Amino acid sequence: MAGPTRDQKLDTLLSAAAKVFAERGYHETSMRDLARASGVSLAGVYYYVQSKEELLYLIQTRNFEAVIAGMRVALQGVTDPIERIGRFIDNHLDYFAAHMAEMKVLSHEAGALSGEYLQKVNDMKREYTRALMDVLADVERAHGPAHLNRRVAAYSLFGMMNWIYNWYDPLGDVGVEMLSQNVCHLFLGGYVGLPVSDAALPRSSAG
Amino acid sequence: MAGPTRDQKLDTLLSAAAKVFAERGYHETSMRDLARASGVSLAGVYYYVQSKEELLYLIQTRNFEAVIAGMRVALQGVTDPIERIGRFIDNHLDYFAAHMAEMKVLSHEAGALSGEYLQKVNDMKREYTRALMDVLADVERAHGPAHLNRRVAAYSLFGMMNWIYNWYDPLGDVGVEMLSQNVCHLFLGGYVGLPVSDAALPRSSAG
DNA sequence: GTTGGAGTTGAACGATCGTTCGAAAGCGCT
DNA sequence: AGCGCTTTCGAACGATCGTTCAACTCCAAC
Repeated sequence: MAGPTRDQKLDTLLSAAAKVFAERGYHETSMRDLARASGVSLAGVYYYVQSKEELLYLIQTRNFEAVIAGMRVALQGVTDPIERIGRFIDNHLDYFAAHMAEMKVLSHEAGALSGEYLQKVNDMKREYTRALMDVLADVERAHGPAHLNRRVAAYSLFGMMNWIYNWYDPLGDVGVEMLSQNVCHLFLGGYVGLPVSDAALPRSSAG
Repeated sequence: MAGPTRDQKLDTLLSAAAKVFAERGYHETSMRDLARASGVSLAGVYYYVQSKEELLYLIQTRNFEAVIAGMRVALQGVTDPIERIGRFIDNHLDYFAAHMAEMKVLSHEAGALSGEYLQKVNDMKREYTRALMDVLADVERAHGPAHLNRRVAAYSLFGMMNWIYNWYDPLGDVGVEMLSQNVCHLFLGGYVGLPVSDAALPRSSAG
């Protein structure tokens, strides 16, 4: 019957903050808005967090870590490069659709951090980008060199996937599976230059 | 030997504002920052503009209007649906690369407007999106129904194109022509499902 | 040389911002 | 009841925000 622990209260705070940041934007949102939305007093927020910027930092890193960890698991043991890409896309979009507010904050408020906070998030970004570029290199090894610049292809894919906070409604008539399938088709069809059979797409084995 | 006209000074102001907004973000930028960057006093800014929000609005609409106008010209008289898409992409990326600051402000500060300002920009967005969707419908009429949701395809393309302010350097080793070619290949290869010959791409006739 | 409008400014307005701090409240323990 | 530690809060801090305004300069028109 114990009340919520300190970490649980911090999670609640971060979740409420992500929602408000996603709706109103980081800089438009005042700590007073945030206190109101999370049900604690203005000063109470500072018991759990050192600053407004740390709040944003925690939202970004915690969710980015989850995306990267999920990606590692999703790629583990998968050798076919095409399916590796499918899994990469699938993991990214699944997490995105399930945590729209947090991922919008991660995608859209990238420039709001500074100093050490910014550096750490940028490190994760570099790591994640590198992972995708490596998979793309695998694809080229297996299917011959693409007629596309690898960097442009990688960032185009990130663009497709990270832009969805601008238009996608997880509760609308386009389900997450369909979204992921479509992005896979779109990217793979364009990158490897040949139609991709449905059987090669990850959804068939991802339950 | 006449000095700059009122409109020219407004243009200079808007240009300076776009640069600062792109670098620091709209809400992080104070009117004092802006005055400093544009070389007039704080109060002087208000002689040309009614409010900070109008400043943002003017940047967004003027450039969006230019993109849409350019698109109309680029598509005029072109009947082949594949080439129409190529022209659409080409026009978008050309303008984007040539006006990175302004287009970053347009893409990234979409939610910073409100009221009538927001409504007018959203109207333009709807119009532009509709134009792309129409071209996609043309493609499907000519090449058979795509195995992709048209809305997902359209927004994925916008994602690819509008995301470039996060990574693309027009002065880097990837030229605008290469960028445009790559995005064309990536999208068309994935959308119509067959490799696109270079001859069908717009660059060959766009000088 | 005077008028009048366009352009520009320094100084100030009230509002709101992120953050701090001392005090009070809750609570397990003796 | 009384202690010590965590948690919460009202009130206030200085700073900065967008905006306003009266006053000033400049220059063409008369």
